[in-house]
Amino acid sequence: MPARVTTLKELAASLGLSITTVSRALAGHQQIALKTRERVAQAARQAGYVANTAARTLVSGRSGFVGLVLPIRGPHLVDSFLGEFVTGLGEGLVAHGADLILATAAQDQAELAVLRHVVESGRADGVVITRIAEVDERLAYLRNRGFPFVAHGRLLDSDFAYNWLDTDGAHAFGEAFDMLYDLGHRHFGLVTISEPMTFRHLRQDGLAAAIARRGDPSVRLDVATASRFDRGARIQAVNRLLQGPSRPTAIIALFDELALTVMEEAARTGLTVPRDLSVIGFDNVLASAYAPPGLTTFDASIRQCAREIADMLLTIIAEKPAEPLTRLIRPALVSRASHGPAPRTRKMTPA
Amino acid sequence: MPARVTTLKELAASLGLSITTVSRALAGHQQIALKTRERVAQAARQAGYVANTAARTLVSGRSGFVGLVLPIRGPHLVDSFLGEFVTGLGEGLVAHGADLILATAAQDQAELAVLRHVVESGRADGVVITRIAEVDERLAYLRNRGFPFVAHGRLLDSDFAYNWLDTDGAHAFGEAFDMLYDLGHRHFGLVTISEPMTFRHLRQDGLAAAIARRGDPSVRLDVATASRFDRGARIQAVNRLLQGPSRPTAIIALFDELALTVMEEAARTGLTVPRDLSVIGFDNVLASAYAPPGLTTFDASIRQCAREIADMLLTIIAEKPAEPLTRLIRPALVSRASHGPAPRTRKMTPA
DNA sequence: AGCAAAATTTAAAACGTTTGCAATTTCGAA
DNA sequence: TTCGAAATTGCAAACGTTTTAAATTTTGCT
Repeated sequence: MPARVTTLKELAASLGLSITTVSRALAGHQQIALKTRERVAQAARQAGYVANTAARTLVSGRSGFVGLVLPIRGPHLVDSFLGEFVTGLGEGLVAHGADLILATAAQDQAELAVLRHVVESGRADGVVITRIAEVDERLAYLRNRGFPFVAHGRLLDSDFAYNWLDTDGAHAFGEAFDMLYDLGHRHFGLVTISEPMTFRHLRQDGLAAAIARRGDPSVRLDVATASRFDRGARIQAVNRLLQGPSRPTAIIALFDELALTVMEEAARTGLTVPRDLSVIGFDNVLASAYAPPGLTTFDASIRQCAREIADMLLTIIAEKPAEPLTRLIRPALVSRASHGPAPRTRKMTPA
Repeated sequence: MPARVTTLKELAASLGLSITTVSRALAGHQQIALKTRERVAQAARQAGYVANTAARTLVSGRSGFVGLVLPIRGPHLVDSFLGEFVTGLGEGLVAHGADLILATAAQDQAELAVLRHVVESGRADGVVITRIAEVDERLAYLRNRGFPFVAHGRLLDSDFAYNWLDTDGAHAFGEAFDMLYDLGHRHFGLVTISEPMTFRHLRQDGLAAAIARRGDPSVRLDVATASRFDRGARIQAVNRLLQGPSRPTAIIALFDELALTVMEEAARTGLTVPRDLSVIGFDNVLASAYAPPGLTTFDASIRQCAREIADMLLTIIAEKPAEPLTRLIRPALVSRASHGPAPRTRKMTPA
């Protein structure tokens, strides 16, 4: 078994070369004789030498890490978003030899403070931020700081440009409306959340725009709002829609979790999906395939998006492009069995 | 807006103190006058000073990171394991100010090589390894290297002790058998995988032990095996169990994904769960709650386990306990609607 | 053989922090 | 006052690497 070589100094000594030469040889500099480069590479491989990250980072100013702040959420992690996102980032990063660092923000701790810490400590060369809020201090901070970042999601309007990748929720919601309209639906319901996330507005606006495009005054839209994290309130909101004197024939939910609640409540109150009610979600979470009769939804392909975000960020770090990079991904309709033609006769909700 | 203070040197200069004093003051050393400590803390806070991680790591030998190697899996990430695991680790780490680094192993790249790189580069003070294989070179490497680690899962037998946390799959499978036996089932099916993971043996052995404990010769167990990653083969294996001349009245699946396949295939071939067939899974993935009629399974509470793993690892790093830490978590039965009394009359499979 | 240019190697500084040891200041008692 | 001890602060080395600038060796020509 080979002697444990931990440092460049030891490796250099064992080769009878200077630290400088070994360092350069390993980095593949042309100025080092080919024969020497090979000899060094061979010795390093055999000794299992790996350069110390801290030392390299300290002198080069590059850590080779990309940061992601992980907000601790409630006890029920109901989707695979994080897993897919992280996997996608990993895939994107590994191609360039970069790694991911995940800094956790404790529940009471502002996410901004953790982000700041990651940036100021030099742990990462760039960061990814997700779940963009209407007024997002992270964006302002990173922008002021001039620190490389890519946002997953967008601001509604901003007086500055930045790098982002977003799924085109507006387009998806327009598509959902058009499809349902063509199936004869005229009375729509929208289940949405009260949290100030921008994706909510983007999707709602896309729906409103699609409605406006039709110019059909008989189209009606009822909106029910609840907190994202309060399951009880969500169920209540859904039932406000379902139990009114006149009930929508089609409900579009801001995301699958809400759509699944709609389907559960519909079933509980004796409605059959899609005969009595069409439901469309967004995200294509795993459960949407299993929840009967199968939820029609949009696939945002989180993993693929994350991979592209990683690519974008590495490009930004390496090349500092003058123009910001932006990318709008059109989500794909996943047509399952939760939507269908509008019912002919308006049935009242069963008592 | 305060001048940007990036280094200790600048902060010290602005305070008229030496670097040493400021460093010690920030570290809270008693030998520095309280008044000075307060003055320094105030200035640091106001300037937003954060110590450079690379420099600190280099000199102290501690990075404050815990590593996890992320194997890239197939295109379909069907569960929320990674997300929950990472969230749990984050929760456990944040309490001690540690962060997580995720190193991705490209598909063709051996996970061991990536692990080695993480360890040898000094990026992490300890690592977590998951999905323990029957013969696991990672364990041997870390052990030889004397590097702090915690395994999520166990070897079947080993000639050395190490730190691990595992869910007691053997107990769960015994419990599942006992419950089904008491419901009158005598003919069992087991759907398992061909991959050499230890958890497979632990669970199967638990089942075998429970069967042996009953000492009832009328108990019969059919086993179907398929690759974890080949959906077609999995479906075939399930159907071998379902379509035989005499079919089990209860099927236990190694994990939920297989159990869901059983339920799908049962429904497809006209069997009603749980009237004709009881099905029990393991993991309690999200979809198991939605897949009709609701899968009875065991909840391994990945998130909680991960949090404990983080705690264990930080303890190991800080205190280097002489005895290895081990922890066996008993998974909780999640009783849904996929199991019931054994059918009275043996129905043949419908043609 | 001798010399300039090219090729190859090296010494030393720098990155920003922690820390052993020494220097300085403060303070109470003689 | 003055002295010694205690309290407080500072110098300088060290961590392991990259990189600038300079030194050394080799090569090609005459």
